[in-house]
Amino acid sequence: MNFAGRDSPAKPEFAMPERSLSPQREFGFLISDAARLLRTYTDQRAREFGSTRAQWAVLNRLERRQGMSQNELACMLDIQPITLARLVDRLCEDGLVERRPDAEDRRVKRLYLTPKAYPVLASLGELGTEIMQATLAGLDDATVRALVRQLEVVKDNLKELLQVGASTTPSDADLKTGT
Amino acid sequence: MNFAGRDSPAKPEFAMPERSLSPQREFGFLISDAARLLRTYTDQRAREFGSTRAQWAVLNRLERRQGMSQNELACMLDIQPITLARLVDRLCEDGLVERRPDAEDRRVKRLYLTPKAYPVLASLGELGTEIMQATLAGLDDATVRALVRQLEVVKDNLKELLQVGASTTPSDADLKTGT
DNA sequence: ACCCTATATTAAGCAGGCTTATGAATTTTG
DNA sequence: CAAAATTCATAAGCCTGCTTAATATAGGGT
Repeated sequence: MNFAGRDSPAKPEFAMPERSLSPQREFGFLISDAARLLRTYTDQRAREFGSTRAQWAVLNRLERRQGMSQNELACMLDIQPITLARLVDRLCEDGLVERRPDAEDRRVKRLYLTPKAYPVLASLGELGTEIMQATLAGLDDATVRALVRQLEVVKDNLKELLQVGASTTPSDADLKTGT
Repeated sequence: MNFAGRDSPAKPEFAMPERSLSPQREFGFLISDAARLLRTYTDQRAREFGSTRAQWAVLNRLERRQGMSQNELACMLDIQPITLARLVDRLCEDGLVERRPDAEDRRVKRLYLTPKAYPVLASLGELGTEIMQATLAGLDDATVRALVRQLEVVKDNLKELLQVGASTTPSDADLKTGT
């Protein structure tokens, strides 16, 4: 275990010990890989509609409820406001989304779909169904539902971890930037 | 589909109709979200070791087998060679990895860990165990193992889809390197 | 030998995630 | 009411993925 500091064996080409990770560690690498591949594939396919997976998620949310502030929507998508702002920049340029000022608070901008967005959403919806069917080939419905429940647990755990880390900012938070 | 142009009520804060997606579609969004949160959290935590999740994955592979070409390693990690090249750039700058020329083919560069890499790997290993335990809190061992099996199916499906789509790259270089 | 194709690496440039910081506006507090 | 704190949006800059294309080398066919 504590091979730290040892010099490298350098060339065990003959064999691959492949010390297997714990299932927990394995899950970490797997979920990252699977999500990245899904993103790449979805982006490839969505390009013919001039969209991407991330933009699609934004449109998807707006389809269900328009008029949210950028902050609200970012919260809902679990991304940072600045990340959403740049996505919305592009969606506005493409004429799919509109920023409107709030009547009561001049800081906030509320988001609305333009008519142009609806056909795009329809196309992306079909594409999504097709992609996910191919992605989940070999897993029956009950399995997928169980998967969804378990991933929700994972996501909630992670949101918790990130929130705790953000608020407490333990002692050595600024040992890099000096400030 | 022609509800375009209708104005939104703008503030139905009381309720969220939330027309539910199919479990398949839901899985798509969930796995992306969970993986992104995991990456963000891992990057946050790994920063104190001056590393990131992606760099860590590279070191991890090299720990098991040094002397691979960049191409081989990229294949193994399921990323594009250029993506790996830039990761390796930074790892070399940090003095954790070394590029050595191949004796027989002057195009290829083979990758080796430096002694400095081993303590970092040890620290990251502990961190990984801690993070994944927190991430998977509430899911028992059998469930995690099942998850791993199912995610492997998903990953294989996606690799297939991406390979088929890449018409110009039929390179089925089968490195039988194990994992 | 020579050309032609294939392969390994890298460059250029975009997307989307983050952190950190800033300007404007609102809200809270003294 | 004025000053301070908070909040919304966004700018700047980094990392990691991708695509597309450039470069250098290897190798085969004639």
